[in-house]
Amino acid sequence: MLTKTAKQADATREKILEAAFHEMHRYGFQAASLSSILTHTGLTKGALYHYFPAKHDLGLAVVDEVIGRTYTERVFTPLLESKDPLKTIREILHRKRANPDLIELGCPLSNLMQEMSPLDEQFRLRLNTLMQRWLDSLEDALQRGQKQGQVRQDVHCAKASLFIVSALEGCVGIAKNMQSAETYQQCLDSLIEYVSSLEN
Amino acid sequence: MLTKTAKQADATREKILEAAFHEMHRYGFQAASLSSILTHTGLTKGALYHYFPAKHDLGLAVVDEVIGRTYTERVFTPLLESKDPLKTIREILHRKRANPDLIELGCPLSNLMQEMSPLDEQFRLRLNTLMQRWLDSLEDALQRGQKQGQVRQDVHCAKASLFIVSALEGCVGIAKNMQSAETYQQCLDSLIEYVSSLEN
DNA sequence: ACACATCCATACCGGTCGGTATGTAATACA
DNA sequence: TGTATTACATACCGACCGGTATGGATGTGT
Repeated sequence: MLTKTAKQADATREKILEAAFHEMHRYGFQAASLSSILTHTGLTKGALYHYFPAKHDLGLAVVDEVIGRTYTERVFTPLLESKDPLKTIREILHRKRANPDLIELGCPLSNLMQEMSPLDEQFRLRLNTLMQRWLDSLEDALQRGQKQGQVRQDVHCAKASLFIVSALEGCVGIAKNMQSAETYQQCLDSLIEYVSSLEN
Repeated sequence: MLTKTAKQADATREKILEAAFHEMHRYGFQAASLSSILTHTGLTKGALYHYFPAKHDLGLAVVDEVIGRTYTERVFTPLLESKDPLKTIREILHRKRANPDLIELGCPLSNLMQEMSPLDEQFRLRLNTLMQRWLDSLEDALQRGQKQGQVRQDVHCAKASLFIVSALEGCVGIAKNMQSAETYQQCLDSLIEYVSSLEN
């Protein structure tokens, strides 16, 4: 049974995860400081190592729980459940265009992929799972769009999905370096045009 | 006058830069260990701090000299001097396709951009300069292609350049995470198709 | 009420980090 | 040929890192 205390403990764990996410988002996993994370939570190492056996596990938990959950809510589920897939894809892109908050620190998923994939196979596999779910849900949406006649029949849905995600990650990365919302939006516009070129 | 000794000293500096580049390429700048760099060169801290006042300066020098020089040779100059710009763009992309060596560690420029841009303004500016030179040389090539009638007149060259570089960086990044040469090549094929769509 | 597990704080440890101070050959210069 | 400078090597430092051992407060199950 979930007592009030159990909820409290769960909240502590979430607080650590959230702070760790922000620290990792800004500094990356390797440079993320446990002390800094704990300072931001008001907790101490006793709490941290009660919930996570090592920094490595904390990092993986951030990937699975914080990042994974967000993507599931905002991307995977909308794509998979959409009745109008092409519209949903456009909506996601337009929402990104209107919310250029990723420009400062970049995409958390992409950042971790770039940093950790060559260094740690466990990280790479977890991140890759998320990436694969992203690609799959996009491909699924495009294929359903094809069956509905919205998407051109000659479109290679898996290949197109891969290109869309790649271009999107590239947009965010470049805009982050340039610190330019205009660049970000201009780049996204090109991507939106590409998506439109898939339309029937 | 450049004596034999001066050349020797210059070689030492280059050796440090080269080792630092490889260390940074794999681990990023923050996690790059000076001790590790020096071990690979056979030198000691005395040598390092004789040529570079701090790790930070070493990092900037790697950006300017190692990475910048490589891009100038392999990308900027070919693009700017090409008589057949569209062909040169395709050649660069096909060369990347045929040489999937970036899959393991990713693009050095992009990696550093993702890591350092939010953390250090000096890094960001230097990296941004390289990125801007890349975009400019691509735009210049596309514009010359337009004047020659190879590229469609309605193409917005700056915007297209931005999209090409973004998609390219995205391709490398995703392929690195997936550790898949096929993914890399499939993604590049989509980009090559996009470039072809700019053709008249 | 008593034993026990949960939850978290405190204090501490070895190791690695970037950086510095000093010494010393070799070379350039006069 | 004497002197100053260059080009490194060696030894060492404080700071911060991730991780551990211990203890106490608070609940939980009986």
